[in-house]
Amino acid sequence: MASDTAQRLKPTGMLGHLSDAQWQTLAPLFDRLVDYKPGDTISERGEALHYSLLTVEGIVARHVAPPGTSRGSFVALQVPGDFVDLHAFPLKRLDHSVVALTHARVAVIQHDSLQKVMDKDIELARVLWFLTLVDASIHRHWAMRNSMLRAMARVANFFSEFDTRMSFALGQEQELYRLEVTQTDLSDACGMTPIHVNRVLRDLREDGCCTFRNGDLIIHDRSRLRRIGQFDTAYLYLPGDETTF
Amino acid sequence: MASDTAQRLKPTGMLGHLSDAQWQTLAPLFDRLVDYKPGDTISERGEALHYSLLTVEGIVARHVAPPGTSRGSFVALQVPGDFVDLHAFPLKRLDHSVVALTHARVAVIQHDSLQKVMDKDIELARVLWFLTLVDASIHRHWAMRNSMLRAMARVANFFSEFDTRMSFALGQEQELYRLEVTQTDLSDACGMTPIHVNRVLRDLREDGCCTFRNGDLIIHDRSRLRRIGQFDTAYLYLPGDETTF
DNA sequence: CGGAGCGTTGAGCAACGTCAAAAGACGTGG
DNA sequence: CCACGTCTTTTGACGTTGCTCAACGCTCCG
Repeated sequence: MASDTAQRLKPTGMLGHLSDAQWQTLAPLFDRLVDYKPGDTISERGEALHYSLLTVEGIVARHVAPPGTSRGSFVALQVPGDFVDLHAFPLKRLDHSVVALTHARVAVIQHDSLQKVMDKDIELARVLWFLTLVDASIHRHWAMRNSMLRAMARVANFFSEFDTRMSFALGQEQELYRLEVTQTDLSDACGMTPIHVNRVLRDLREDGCCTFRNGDLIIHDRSRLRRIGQFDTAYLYLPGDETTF
Repeated sequence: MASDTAQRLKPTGMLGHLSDAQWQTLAPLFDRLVDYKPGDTISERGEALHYSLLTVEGIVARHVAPPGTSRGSFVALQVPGDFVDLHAFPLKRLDHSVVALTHARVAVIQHDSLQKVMDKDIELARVLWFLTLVDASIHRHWAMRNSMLRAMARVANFFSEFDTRMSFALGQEQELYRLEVTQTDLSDACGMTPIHVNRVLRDLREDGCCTFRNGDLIIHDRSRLRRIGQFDTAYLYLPGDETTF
């Protein structure tokens, strides 16, 4: 099964930070693929994990809840080519839960496989470390976004990030993305109420820059969307984008 | 100078995640101490860095600004015993600036020193990786805080984090902390206007849980402060606190 | 003495949250 | 097939939070 899995994996998106040789080293170590349905919990806050996951298809989210409350806040999205839970390799226990937002397929790699390959290939270890720190950079951006931007800019910025990361993962910009989440999910990501998200979506639609409906995100005017969201890609550390700072 | 520097360094705070042996390995590699004044920029967004820093005294902050704007948002605080810019080791260029919020002393370690020691000591490398991921966990918490909590809870949560991390770095809980920042700095950390911060500070004072004045944070009622801020320490991954999840 | 930066307070307003209601989408069981 | 419940979206009315603008006092420092 391992070789079969390896053959089906493509080094898309952020995996572009690995050299071909590094990918050839890493890919065979994934020992299976697992599918999840929208809403499935992939790993629960506090669980001890002995494996990490690579997003192959679909969208996976990290979710943090304050102690008492039932509802929490999405703090990151992972698109195809992103590791999720690679944090779990050094941390062992995660402070957040991981859920599938859409139908999602992930590849599983055991921590002892990772351990072995990283002992031998220090450069690969460093790239993996790098990838977890890009996540940290994105977290910083989310903190900034939800602190500094008003509702409309917030949602526009969120959509711009999604557009940029997904188009990169898919190899080209799309006019339409499947983003099978509810408006309530969006509200948990952007730190606002579902009702207000609904109104902001209407405003964005009437502004003619994008439409979100039935889990479809349609980009009508990308540059306008980015301008409204004050969006800049530098913090994403996209492969081949070394000049952005 | 190196050995002199090493002798003056103590493995306080989060450095408790290193074993004694690991600290003995790492400490001699810091080649100098540098002092900063409040407001000094320690490293600028986009600079290529060939060294990383360890906070020895004072408080250092990470700052993110959206593309067009002049004012930005603080996205993290580092207290004594925290690495700052260790992210720069894998990332090379940082998406954010680092500034001294107070008088601060940092120890400098060259990336090639780090590289060499990590090549030899894979366990140490992993602890350093771990420490950067604790930063990521804290970023997630900041994103959650500024998304889910109302103004008073936000500030209370912020103060609770500061109290917890500083008391850990200092070895015991204090009644008074020096936090030589302006209300405007607080507003940049909590995603609100300085005016509103001012009012919230008054409310917290009148509530009898804490006083912030002239850069002094006085904790009157720690448990009340934490309750108002819905604060829980798990996300900080404090050494010796493995049971929290 | 004058200016600059910070803290404090008030008045008014815009943004956003809360509550409530209703309609559409969807699956389930009868 | 229909009836029903549940979830989501949408809209309206209303209340509150938090922002804007403005003024003034304070302290520090030249």
